[in-house]
Amino acid sequence: MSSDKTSTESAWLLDAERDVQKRLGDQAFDFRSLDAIANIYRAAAAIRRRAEGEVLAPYSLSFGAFTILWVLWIWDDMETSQLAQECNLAKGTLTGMLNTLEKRGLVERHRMEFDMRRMMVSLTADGTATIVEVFPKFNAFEGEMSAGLTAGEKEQLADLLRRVTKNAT
Amino acid sequence: MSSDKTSTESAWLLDAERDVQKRLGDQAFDFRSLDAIANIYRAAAAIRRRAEGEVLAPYSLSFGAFTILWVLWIWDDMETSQLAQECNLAKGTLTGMLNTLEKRGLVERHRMEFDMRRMMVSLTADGTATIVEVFPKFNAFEGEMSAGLTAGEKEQLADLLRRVTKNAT
DNA sequence: CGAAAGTAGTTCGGTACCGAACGATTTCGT
DNA sequence: ACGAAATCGTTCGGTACCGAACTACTTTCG
Repeated sequence: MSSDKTSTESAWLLDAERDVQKRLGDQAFDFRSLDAIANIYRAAAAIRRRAEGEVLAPYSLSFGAFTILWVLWIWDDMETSQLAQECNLAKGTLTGMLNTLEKRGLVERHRMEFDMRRMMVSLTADGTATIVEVFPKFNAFEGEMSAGLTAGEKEQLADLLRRVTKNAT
Repeated sequence: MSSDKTSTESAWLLDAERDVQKRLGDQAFDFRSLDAIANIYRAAAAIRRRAEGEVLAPYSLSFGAFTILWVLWIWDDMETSQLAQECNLAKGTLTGMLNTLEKRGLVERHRMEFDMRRMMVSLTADGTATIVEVFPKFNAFEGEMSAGLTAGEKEQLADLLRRVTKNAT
């Protein structure tokens, strides 16, 4: 199926597979899964670094901070716990990041009257202006990162990743 | 092609797409790329958390530390700079992690005689024993994370991700 | 040969991120 | 109705991670 890689790539892969098998002796080992899962992390790290360095740095936004703004922009406002989940962050982490975003005047927090434990987070006007300006650049960047993939391949990639994420959650 | 998702998933996706487009007004926006790229990060974060919590925690290894041991195991020994690249780490980060691994007696560093700037890193006997014990569990975990994907889909996933990574590097 | 440029690794300052323990608030069980 | 259990956000201690400045060594070339 997808074995039409460049010769160097497939050679490297076979080498690696053979090397690993050598270390493992006769123990069974699932190379397909390793290759799939390991590459997720590789791609994520590379994308994150590039995004922070090229797209987000001019706005002094970390990848996580950008995600927070983005989610709030789409959903108008959101409770902290839900926001943490949506942004893939531990709630303790989110507290700190919201503090810095709040200090910078990009988001605001309001306790909910009918339940004083809960906190509603929303964008300020500045926050909205920021994400409106940054998002198109970020989206263009996402296009660059997936350049060379057809629309169908992008859908397939997203679909496969969603299934993996479901397994992992 | 891969539009055979569950009704809830595709509904959510369409919702999100419509919402985003609403914010953007008439500005162009590349939803396919966003969906593909965003899911990479989601999957990576979920996998990393699960791996650290379930597989690595008993051995007090972080995801990065595990990767270092793994790479050294496969390649016998390696220079610091090469190792950093292979593990997706900044070289400054690697220094710190090697310090802790060295303190724990899992790796050792040796300057190279013919070039005293360079440093060769390798596993100790303890380090080898550790990775030999941990890797099969980790590999099984990778199998769980990619459960439900056929061998062909795993290859396809790895292939698509490699192409993205190439764009990002 | 010897100064300048290059290269490998470390140090340093700062943020991100996690998980566990905590305090405040609401809900539930009887 | 009121103490116990659940829930929400914050705090806290610790690691991971980055990029930029720095140190030590090597190579280059005038």
